[in-house]
Amino acid sequence: MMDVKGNSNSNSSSSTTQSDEEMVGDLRRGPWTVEEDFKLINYIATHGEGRWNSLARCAGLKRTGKSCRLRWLNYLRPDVRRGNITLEEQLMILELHSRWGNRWSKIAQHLPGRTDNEIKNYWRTRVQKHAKQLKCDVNSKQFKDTMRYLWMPRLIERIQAAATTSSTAASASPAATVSAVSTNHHLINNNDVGTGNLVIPHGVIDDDFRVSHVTPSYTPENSSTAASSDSFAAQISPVSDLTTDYYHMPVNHNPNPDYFQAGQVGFSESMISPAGYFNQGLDFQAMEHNNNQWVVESGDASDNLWNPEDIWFLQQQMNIM
DNA sequence: AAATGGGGCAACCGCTGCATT
DNA sequence: TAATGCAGCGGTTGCCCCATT
Repeated sequence: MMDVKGNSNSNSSSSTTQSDEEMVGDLRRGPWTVEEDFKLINYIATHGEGRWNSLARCAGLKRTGKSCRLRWLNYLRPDVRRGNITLEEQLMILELHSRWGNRWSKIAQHLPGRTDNEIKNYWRTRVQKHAKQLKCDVNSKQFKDTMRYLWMPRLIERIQAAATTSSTAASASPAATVSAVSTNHHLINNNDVGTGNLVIPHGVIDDDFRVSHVTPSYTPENSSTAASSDSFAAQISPVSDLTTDYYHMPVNHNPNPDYFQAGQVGFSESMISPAGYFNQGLDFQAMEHNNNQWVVESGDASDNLWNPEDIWFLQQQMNIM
């Protein structure tokens, strides 16, 4: 069994040194051995999961029920999806986290095969890292706005680019794909994840994953209004056909008042102007000094959230203040 | 080549809510 | 109704690997 980092069963290395693993009373703790994994898998294959405490006893595992449950759900379960978080999944996580906060299990329910632990780790290691680089709190409004107006459109563009290059045979634009899926009323299903289809729009989705809110389009009228978050949003991502499509979707049809709180009112009422935004939140001098770091430290390609275009834009915002 | 620091991931801990008795 | 046990969730920790010095 290989983990994400390519280790041969991340914990099995300890299986040869079982004698020095930690024992608390009659219970074992720490990394699972291959034998333990087999015991758990075999037992669940025969008897099913659930009733974890008795399962642990009956399976002959010197583990707590909680430990067995965790091992099964996060690692051994056959439908656990391993490997890098895809762009679509990143977008999904950002979107859902903006709605629900640290409700990892709830978010995980909409990412088939991904565990809450994995999503939580992703958030802590990737997203929080970028917040740290921006010198702002991950829960701050500035960072949330940055995610919504810069990071997510960027992800959409990259998904679009990937889809365009990989699906020329289908001759369907990503926007068309999204549109088709959206009208299907269920944007997310197992088949969509990881297929390259864009399954999440730049908007807020309701519990049935309908498109329930989109950012209004950028117009000359609102462009002159410094306090317009919409104009900011549109400027951020000026080259995105996909986002343009979303922005032109007319109105919010979601009857759920909570939705408006989170996705619309919150931004339009409290969004500060781009100038104020940058004044208050982001240390762009620090960013400028670390331009190379932004790219280099971001790791693999799927983690490069900021490119020179973005940074150029952000610096322009600084200049017009 | 060795030391060191950071990143990433798996696992544990503590708390909460629910079901059962 | 209170007590108890269990499942699940989110936060945190510890360890391993890798890149850098």
